[in-house]
Amino acid sequence: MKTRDRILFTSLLLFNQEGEQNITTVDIANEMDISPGNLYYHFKGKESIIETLYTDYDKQLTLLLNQSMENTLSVEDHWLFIYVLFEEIYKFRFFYLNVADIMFKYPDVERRFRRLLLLKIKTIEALCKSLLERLEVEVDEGDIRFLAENIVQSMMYWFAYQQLVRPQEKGEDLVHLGVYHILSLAAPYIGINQDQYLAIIKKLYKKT
Amino acid sequence: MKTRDRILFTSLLLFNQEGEQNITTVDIANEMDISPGNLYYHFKGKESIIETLYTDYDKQLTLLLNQSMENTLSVEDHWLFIYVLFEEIYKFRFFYLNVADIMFKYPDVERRFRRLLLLKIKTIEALCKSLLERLEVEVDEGDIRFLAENIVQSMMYWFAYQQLVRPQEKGEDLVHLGVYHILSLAAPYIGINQDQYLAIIKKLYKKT
DNA sequence: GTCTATATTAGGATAGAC
DNA sequence: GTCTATCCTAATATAGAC
Repeated sequence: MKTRDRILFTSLLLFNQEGEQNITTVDIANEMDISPGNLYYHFKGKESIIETLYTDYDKQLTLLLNQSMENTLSVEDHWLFIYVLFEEIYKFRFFYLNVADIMFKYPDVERRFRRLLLLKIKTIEALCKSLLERLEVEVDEGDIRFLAENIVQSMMYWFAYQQLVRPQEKGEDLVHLGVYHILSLAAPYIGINQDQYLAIIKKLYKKT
Repeated sequence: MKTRDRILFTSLLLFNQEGEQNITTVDIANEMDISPGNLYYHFKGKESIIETLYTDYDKQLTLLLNQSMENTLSVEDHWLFIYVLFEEIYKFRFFYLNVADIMFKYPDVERRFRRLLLLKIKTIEALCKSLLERLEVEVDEGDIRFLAENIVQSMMYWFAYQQLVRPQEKGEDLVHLGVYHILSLAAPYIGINQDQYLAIIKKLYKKT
């Protein structure tokens, strides 16, 4: 692994663990056993590292969102899509642990993050619609829009909130819990008795 | 107004406007047209200001939460309570715009914030239960717990999220939108439609 | 590419005069 | 209580040797 890539890898790791504002360029260099000077040979500075990481994230997520729009999904695939989306967010969770601060410090990231957020809302809205159609449930347009934005908002702050109320819980489990949470949000619209796996998910939610 | 109180007032104003991490002790002093040295005469430092502000917030919110537990509320008062709760959070919104960072930097605030969060969940759960009883709707215990935690989570990040998707929107309106959002979360359980909760909102406007 | 050494700056904080 | 002047520290960043 080239030094440049190791810097990105280590930065992401530390940012996710400790929060972006608590990690300095020196911390990153120390963790990798290289000199700060070396780090500055590869990147102009911390801002440049953050922007490179964001570009990776944006690219991956945009691809994922657009894919889901193009294909017709089975009922199960809707669930899978949410799962993959959560995992992607988890990988880059440091952006979500202090959104306001990151947006303030890196205006270029802010611009692109906003754009991605609108795409997310649009995609989730389409997803909800297609799911309800498949299940042959009639729901008002306004309710769908509300549900979609509610899902996006919940996803956005999921890890920040869980870190506060369940600090001991490990990442994998938080992703699972997150998916259950989203399905529970949709449950009252779908009608709980209609689908058996929703009942299973609900049981799992109570269990945890 | 005494200097000490002006410091608290100005700090809260600036923190809410710009975010806690973007405001220095010198910024606060400049805004008030006093010297930084003077500020340090009244407070040991920034941490001490934050903790005093948090104490105010904690006291007011705890009082509010406990009041609602003691009294039997009318259906309308349930919504009024949510409204007042939102307003209180709005007043001290800077704690919520970068929760993770504040908790990291001020461990004493973290401890108390966690305690308050649990009390909030407990109270909202009781509130949901009492509302559903009054409306004579039968809902599963697990669903109530889910709804309550969902409401608390939505409230918690409401202003952070709105700042991102609707940056131009003004405070007053965001509070109203927030209450509307919570009503919508409860709607599928309560079994009311949009027209009905719009009517509730209208009544609330008049009352406040 | 990588190191060591050092410069720069900003934020937090104190001492002592008034 | 308030001011001016100053210090300390941590984080960012650069220069120049190897």
